[in-house]
Amino acid sequence: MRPLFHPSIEDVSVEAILHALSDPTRAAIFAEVAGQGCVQGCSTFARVGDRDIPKSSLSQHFKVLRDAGLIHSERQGVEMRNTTRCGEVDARFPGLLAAILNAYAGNKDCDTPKA
Amino acid sequence: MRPLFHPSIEDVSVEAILHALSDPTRAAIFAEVAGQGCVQGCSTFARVGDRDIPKSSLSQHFKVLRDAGLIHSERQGVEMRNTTRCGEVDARFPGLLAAILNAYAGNKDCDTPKA
DNA sequence: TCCCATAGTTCAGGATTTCGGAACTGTTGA
DNA sequence: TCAACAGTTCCGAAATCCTGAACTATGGGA
Repeated sequence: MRPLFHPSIEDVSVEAILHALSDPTRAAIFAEVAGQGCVQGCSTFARVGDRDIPKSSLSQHFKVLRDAGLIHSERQGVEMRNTTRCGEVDARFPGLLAAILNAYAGNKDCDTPKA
Repeated sequence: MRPLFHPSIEDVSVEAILHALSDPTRAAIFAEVAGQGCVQGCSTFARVGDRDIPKSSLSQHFKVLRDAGLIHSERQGVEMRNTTRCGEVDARFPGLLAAILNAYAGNKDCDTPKA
């Protein structure tokens, strides 16, 4: 198991972010992480929306979000702690995440530390 | 050649928009249409950025943008007139397009009629 | 009216990406 | 040391993307 990769914020691209969030499942996961501020693990998401997602797919979805620079994952004992990188991303692309989350949900907001 | 399909604004989804704009080529095309207010035809875009795009691909890209509800295409004699649907989309998903175009370009703006 | 040139669409195939079950790694607790 | 659980990786099947070739639509001569 190779160590989890997190891109530096300068390497984060708009297209990767849009691609990551263009999948409703991933958008739901991200919205959940953004809403909670922090979400534990893949098994939390065995069911997203009305579908059961196998954990291999879930793992891939988390990887896409991670590679896009949207979340940070770190091992917390036996499970994974996921936090958003909204602060960094918002500094680089102001208003982008808020607009997307808002468009998806109508009212969910990104927990930008400075907002 | 079946008539061009344009979804009604209520059927436009966030994921389709994000997917359409998650491709840099399509984003460039859309930014161009949004910037000009109106763009003529596929051959205008034989070259996007640093790549030559075959016109079949271009046609597909325009179709994706059209199906996502981002542009309106209508035949103008022998060629195609493309206009953005920024106004409608912005009314439905406030700030979304502006944030995305801004993130891509840093300064390009969407020509929302009411803005 | 017929033919050609141009703009764009559709089709078909190969290349690429995504999905998900099975096997694996890593950690905790007994 | 072993069992249980969280999550990752592998790999084959399914879906999607790319693009050259063939096709359709329109306009302008002759």
